[in-house]
Amino acid sequence: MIESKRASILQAALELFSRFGLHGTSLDQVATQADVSKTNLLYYFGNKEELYTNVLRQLLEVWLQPLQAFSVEQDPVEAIRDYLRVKLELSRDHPAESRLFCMEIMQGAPLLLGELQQPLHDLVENKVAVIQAWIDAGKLAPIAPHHLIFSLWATTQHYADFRVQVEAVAGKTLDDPAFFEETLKSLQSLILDGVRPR
Amino acid sequence: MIESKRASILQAALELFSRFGLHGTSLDQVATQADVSKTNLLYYFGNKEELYTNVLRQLLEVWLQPLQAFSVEQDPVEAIRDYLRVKLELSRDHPAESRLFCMEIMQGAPLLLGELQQPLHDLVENKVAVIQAWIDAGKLAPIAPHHLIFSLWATTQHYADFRVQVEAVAGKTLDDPAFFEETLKSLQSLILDGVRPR
DNA sequence: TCTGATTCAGACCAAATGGTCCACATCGCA
DNA sequence: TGCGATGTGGACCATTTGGTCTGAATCAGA
Repeated sequence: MIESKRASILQAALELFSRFGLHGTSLDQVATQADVSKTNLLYYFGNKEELYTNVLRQLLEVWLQPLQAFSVEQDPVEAIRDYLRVKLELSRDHPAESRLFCMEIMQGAPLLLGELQQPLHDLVENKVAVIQAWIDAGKLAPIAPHHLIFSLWATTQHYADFRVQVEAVAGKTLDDPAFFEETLKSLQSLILDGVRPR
Repeated sequence: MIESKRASILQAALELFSRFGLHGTSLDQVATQADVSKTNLLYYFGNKEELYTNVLRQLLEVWLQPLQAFSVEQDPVEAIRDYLRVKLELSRDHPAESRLFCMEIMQGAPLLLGELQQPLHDLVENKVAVIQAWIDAGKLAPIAPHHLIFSLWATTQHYADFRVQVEAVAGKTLDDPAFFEETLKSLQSLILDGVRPR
């Protein structure tokens, strides 16, 4: 019961923060959406910033998970294919997380940078090494590993963060199963083979 | 004189809005940064929202320009190469615009969608046709044009919007000329030829 | 120089909002 | 049953902040 209350507050906060930002969301709104009183909210989370950082921390767990999967033993083509699918599923199923993460990073990650920088750097360095090993083994075209990772992130998260633009332009969102598959195939084909005709 | 004052207010507003969002920025801050009094600011822009929309409108002009360049007569490989360079230069030279645009879209573009939707849709449809013509002519691998456009946007803007993450991971930003060139080459190679070895 | 419009600043106001206080309920347990 | 710890909410407070009001400087033209 108490855990579900904390959880519902966090969920409400995630939704609202990701849409209107930290300063664009009032505790009253969060409390209302979570169906608790503001006082009660402040009982669980001492102040607004604490609520916000809790939302962020919970988000991070989900967020950096998929990249862990990369390992040298895998076939890189398969690994990239899978990674794109998983990230695109995240964009479809957890758009609020994606938006809030984007917002936080864009604002300089004032509350996140401290605890994000080191583990993120380490994780990425690790995966950069994996990608480099694939390249050295001739299993992947020579490309700067960092930029491949950035491109994987950017292209998939775009469909969550720029959802309204995607919808305005393409008329569809990832919630449409056909559009999801079309998007996935397109990204896989683009990242793996590019657009230059062979 | 008066125009320069308006301009300096808009510039200050752009910087602050893009970092802290609409609600995270006070008129006092904008006035201070622009070196005018708050009253004076409100003399030029009737209220906060009007200031914000003016910033957005000014931004849009810069933002959708590059895509105009695409035309059937061009060689697609060159067109894509050039487009990536221009967009990456925008990310380097106008990161505030990039961030604010991103923020506005993420929040559902409440103030922009109305006047953005139609022209954006038309522009993109136009360019989708160009890309499709390239494909039909065998000058480009078959790919869903929308997704190519999204990928071009996403990958280049990533370096502006996720600048602190890029810096945390790669240790450099686009301001470093060598890193800029490395990034550009990587994106060009990725989009054009993919990562699967030939 | 006079005059009216434009440009600017300081004081002020009202609403929103983060956060506190206190009083009351509820529940596990001696 | 009694009692402290855990929850819960209504009233309230202090600060921030968007915006107004009043009045003064400045400037252009007669």
